[in-house]
Amino acid sequence: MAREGQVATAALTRERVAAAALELVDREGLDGLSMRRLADSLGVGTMTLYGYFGSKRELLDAVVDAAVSDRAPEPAGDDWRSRLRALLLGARRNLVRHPALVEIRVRQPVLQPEALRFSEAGLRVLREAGFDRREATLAFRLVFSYSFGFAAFSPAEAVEEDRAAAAAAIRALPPEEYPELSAASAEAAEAMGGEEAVEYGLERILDGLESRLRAR
Amino acid sequence: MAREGQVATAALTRERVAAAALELVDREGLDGLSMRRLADSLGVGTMTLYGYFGSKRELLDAVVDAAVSDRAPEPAGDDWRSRLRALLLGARRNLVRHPALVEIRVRQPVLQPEALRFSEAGLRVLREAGFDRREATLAFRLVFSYSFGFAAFSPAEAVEEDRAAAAAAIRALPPEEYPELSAASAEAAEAMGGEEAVEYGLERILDGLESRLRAR
DNA sequence: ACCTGAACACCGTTCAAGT
DNA sequence: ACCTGAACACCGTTCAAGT
Repeated sequence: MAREGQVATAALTRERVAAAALELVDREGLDGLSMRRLADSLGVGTMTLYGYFGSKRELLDAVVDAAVSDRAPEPAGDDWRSRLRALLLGARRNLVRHPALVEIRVRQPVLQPEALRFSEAGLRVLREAGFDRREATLAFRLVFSYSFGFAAFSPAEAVEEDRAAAAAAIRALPPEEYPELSAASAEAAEAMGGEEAVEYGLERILDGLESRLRAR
Repeated sequence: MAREGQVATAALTRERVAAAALELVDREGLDGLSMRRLADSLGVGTMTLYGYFGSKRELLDAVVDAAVSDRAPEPAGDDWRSRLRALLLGARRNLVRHPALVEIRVRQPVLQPEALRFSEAGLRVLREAGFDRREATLAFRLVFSYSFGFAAFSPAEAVEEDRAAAAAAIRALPPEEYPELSAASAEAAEAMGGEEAVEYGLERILDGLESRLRAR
């Protein structure tokens, strides 16, 4: 029963706190999120947050949920390749928009219902494609690991500054010991975007899965 | 010119500090590594460490180097599939032995020469397999993202405790909304090991890459 | 009953004082 | 010149006191 007119201090809820935390994390990175700073940004005392979340870990779970739930609905109708592709590229867009998500998920496995919808959708597509339950699970772990791994580790992604550092590190290598990297670095000048690279790998994976289906 | 006989306080070096940090991190996780605790374990004052490393970040780079340099030499001779497989499974063994590595690499891109040997080796195999430089780079990003992503994110890996938590979370889902996950969870009772799962995915990726080569 | 300041046990790093 | 304790500006969370 929130009182209206109290604009400045609209009643807090778990959702409102999580949304503020997500915004903070998007703006300043995971390290920028502390219970103190979050409480400040909401105009409450630090310990007030513990009325909504038992611990920072629990808050981070809610941040993942908040980030995940603004996803577009999965497209239906097309063949399994298109649907799996759309699902994975949709997840990728989310990870790119909220870069702290991968960092949170490395530190703590996320098992919130909202986040598991992604697994459910992926498994369904693979089952409908013709994989049995066991192999669908294996195949899902493959595409999941790839998508999240690319977002988390793909070099020369992220900020311009990081890309420059990577290029400098490679230029500093002795070319006779690192011939391929040294040569590739020149090549990389023609800026290989993350999108092109992630889609190349995804198509190879889909090819590999498709040939498994044909072999049945 | 280290004095002999001073066993208890053998002269510190960057390598010795990094080795102690790796041991600490293996034993207690990345959160267990603080400059204070590391200094204590070495019997020196905290600030002494800053004589060897300019910052904790720099120390973590050295930890990655220390963990990476105990890798087995890459096998030569066989066909490209076997060599790439051996390289990736070798990297995986390293990531499993030192679970903090992925966490470090998510927080800070690693560009140490020792760590880049892995990229160099991977690119070489792909080039020899017949990919041009541009596509070899794309293919390497695929296998790299998958290997590291699997180590970092593959659910139900890690500790027994985590696996139990995952199983419980899935059992708690409403089966009518999550039919595939609910059914798969029963299946998962026949404990799907990380090794089997990682190799399944790797073979699909290798299949996908091989069919690209054949299409040329 | 709800909210929260003070306090505790930690951090990484700067700075200045010790030898 | 080298080493390092004290201090600063932070953490997450407990506990007890405020309303």
